[in-house]
Amino acid sequence: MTAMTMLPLSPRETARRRLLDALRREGPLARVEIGQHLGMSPASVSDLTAGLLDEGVLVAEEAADPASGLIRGRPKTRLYFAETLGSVIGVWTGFNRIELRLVDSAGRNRASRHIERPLRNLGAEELMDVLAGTITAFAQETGAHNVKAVGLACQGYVDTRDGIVAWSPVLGTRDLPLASGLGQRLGRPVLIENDASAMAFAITQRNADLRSGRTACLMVGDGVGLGFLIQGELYRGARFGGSEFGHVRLRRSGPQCRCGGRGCIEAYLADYALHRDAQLIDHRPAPTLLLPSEDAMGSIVEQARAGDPALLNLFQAAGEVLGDAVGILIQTLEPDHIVICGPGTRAMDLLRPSFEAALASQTIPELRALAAIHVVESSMDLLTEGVVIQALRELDLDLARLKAA
Amino acid sequence: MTAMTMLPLSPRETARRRLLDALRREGPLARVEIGQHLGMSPASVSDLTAGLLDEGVLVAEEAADPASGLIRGRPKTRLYFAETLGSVIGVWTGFNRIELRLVDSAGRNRASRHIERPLRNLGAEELMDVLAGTITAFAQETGAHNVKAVGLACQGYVDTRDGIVAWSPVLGTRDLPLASGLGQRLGRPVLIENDASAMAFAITQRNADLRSGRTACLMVGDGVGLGFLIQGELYRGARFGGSEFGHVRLRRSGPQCRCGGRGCIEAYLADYALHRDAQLIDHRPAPTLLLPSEDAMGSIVEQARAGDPALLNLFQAAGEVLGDAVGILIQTLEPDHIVICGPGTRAMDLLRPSFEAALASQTIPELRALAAIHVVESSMDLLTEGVVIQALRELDLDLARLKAA
DNA sequence: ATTGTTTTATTCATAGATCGAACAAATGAC
DNA sequence: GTCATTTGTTCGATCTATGAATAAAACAAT
Repeated sequence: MTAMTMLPLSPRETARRRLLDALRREGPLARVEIGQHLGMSPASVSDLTAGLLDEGVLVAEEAADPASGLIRGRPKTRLYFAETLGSVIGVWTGFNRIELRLVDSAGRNRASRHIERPLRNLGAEELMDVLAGTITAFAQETGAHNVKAVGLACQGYVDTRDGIVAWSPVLGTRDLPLASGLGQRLGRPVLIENDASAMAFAITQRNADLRSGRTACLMVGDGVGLGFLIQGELYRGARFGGSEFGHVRLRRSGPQCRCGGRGCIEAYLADYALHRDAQLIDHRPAPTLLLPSEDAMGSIVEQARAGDPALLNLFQAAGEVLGDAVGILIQTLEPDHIVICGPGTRAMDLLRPSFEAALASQTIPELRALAAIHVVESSMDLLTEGVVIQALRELDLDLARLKAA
Repeated sequence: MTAMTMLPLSPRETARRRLLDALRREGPLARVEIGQHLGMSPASVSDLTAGLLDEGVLVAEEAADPASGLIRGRPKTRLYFAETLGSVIGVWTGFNRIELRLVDSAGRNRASRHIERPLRNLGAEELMDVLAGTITAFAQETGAHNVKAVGLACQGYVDTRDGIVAWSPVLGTRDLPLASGLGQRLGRPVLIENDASAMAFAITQRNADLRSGRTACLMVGDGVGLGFLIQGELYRGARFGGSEFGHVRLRRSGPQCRCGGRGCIEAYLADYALHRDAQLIDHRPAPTLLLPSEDAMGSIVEQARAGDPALLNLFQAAGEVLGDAVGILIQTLEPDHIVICGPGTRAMDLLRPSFEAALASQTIPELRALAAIHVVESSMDLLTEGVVIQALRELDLDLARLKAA
């Protein structure tokens, strides 16, 4: 797995991928059930699964279904991922935090952890050393055996095919070949992805509705990012990155953003922005762009709910920006679904009045009605989940190609 | 052809469509050449063309190549569309103008015309009567024989699959079943499309580069619209429409827009907006939202070029809005290509300084560098050309299906 | 116990699409 | 007239997916 394979897949590879995706989403399935999920004939499913069982990717579940009393015919034999395929580590790097997660080959969580560590001022080599060290330590401490790949999600414009971070507000450097650099240090393949895209992917894996049509997932958290999916596939821009929607400038001379600009969507909505502006109200000392703790954010939200007028203003302005942002998405992309997700949804009650007013004031009602707006409360966990699933999918493909070669 | 077929195409249908598309774009081609264009084996091309020749869709060109002196082997026999297949009429309806074009089955222009006619205040039935009358008169006057279909492009959110104008700033009504209504009156199938999408399609048909990757075509003319293509295929939003990017609100309390809102991109850049604001400068009587003539626009541009400060301010503000708009597109979609097209490009020299400054001030340089910006000077002609090609493509499919049934 | 019913899974022959290779066709070069 | 060269067709092989027949594995009924 060198970064992500973007080659067009053969029909067989497409079918295999769809089958394994269905198993990861739904858990163990019998062959008939797979056929129903994928709209595929039993004959084709048998053919595909025979290959996968042969290669050791899948195993048949033990019968062990004594309570099946009332079912008549031949019992189902469910298929699932073999335990022996090894594990995958998913990582998220933020401005000053690293989240880690270890999963087995089926994507089931085995361990997770997060550590605080400022990364912004590290050089390229130093940064990759720190990341590699952190990942290796995590693997040892959790007793991870047979780690087959590492998936890493981070902010910025990530060339997922070539494994290069073209630009990031989090890292100081540009055009950083992060996948190969980390891959060398860890001795295993590394896949990198934009963090909002990773979360969007995880969310759409959990909800079948969101995998049909066009779904725009606006992630509000450490930063603001957009993951956009068409028919369940992540949209990729030039150089195979996602979107930097969070750095669209909405106000000509708004607050400072991590990207160096002013008035970006993120500069109003991100945790660091709300925390900084809350500090400014209290005339606290040095406001920073660091990601505040969940506790700190929680207390700001509590104070606002309790009626603090200055904080309410802050959330009111943020909600307005969120409404403007969603309005732009609706008028530009006319998605079937808009998902507002990420830790920032914790304050959705505070954002909602001004959000809805701003949205209504600038979108054409007939068009606004076409997009269903979902609020999905989700924590940073979903970031590592998303990138881990993607790494597993790449491993699936590699296994098949290994076999073919 | 009931509106547009959005059903997934069979492999055969996809191959046929690609073949016929290549012929329309490139003109008559020999079978080997088709194979090279499509990356297809000679055997497959022979197979496909045999069917198309049999059905009478294609005919072989007369040899008649006496000047071929220096070529060695068996001469090519070029294939092209049969003349007997009939013709197609393409229509564009603006705020107060109708453009018409008659083409043969290969898409070659046979006649074109435009008439001034305010459409805004007509009821649904009246509007369709006027359009049907205009089209019928045009067909008669040009001696159009065997008109197989009509393609119509208009502003607004057009459900291309079902043939419904969900919303339009030009028409008074909403959810207008324009394709079926016109189809009944004309006794022929009618395909409708958003006008910016139609122009984007026409432009990408002419330039192979723009058909790979993601291309955002911003059309500036009677209004402002966006046609967005991914790998040469038009992006479709919910309900199979395109984008209403022109009605993204950029300034909170900007000038009045045709959509009823304020500060939309269109309200600064569209011909009607520039013309209105120019009239306001001169304290002329009633400023209107009508589309001015090309002469009127030309004289405004000339006065500005001559140094009229108030007009220069107008174009400076418009250029800034254009820069903001392109900036949003870059940060949101990271397209490989951005095309600025439409009659509005006539003033590109006046717009460019503030356009580039605004673009630079709000986009991340590394990301801005990923998108190639093209200015394509194009008139309203390309609108009807785009929709006519689409109608012809639908007819191609219908022919095949007719044969299959 | 035996037979039938029901559901699951496999096998096999078939169909559609594409392609490589061999072959046929049409011309200029010599 | 023969050869070289390029175009176009035919044929068999491969790959993919499917319907139909068949086998397998259970429960139900007698």
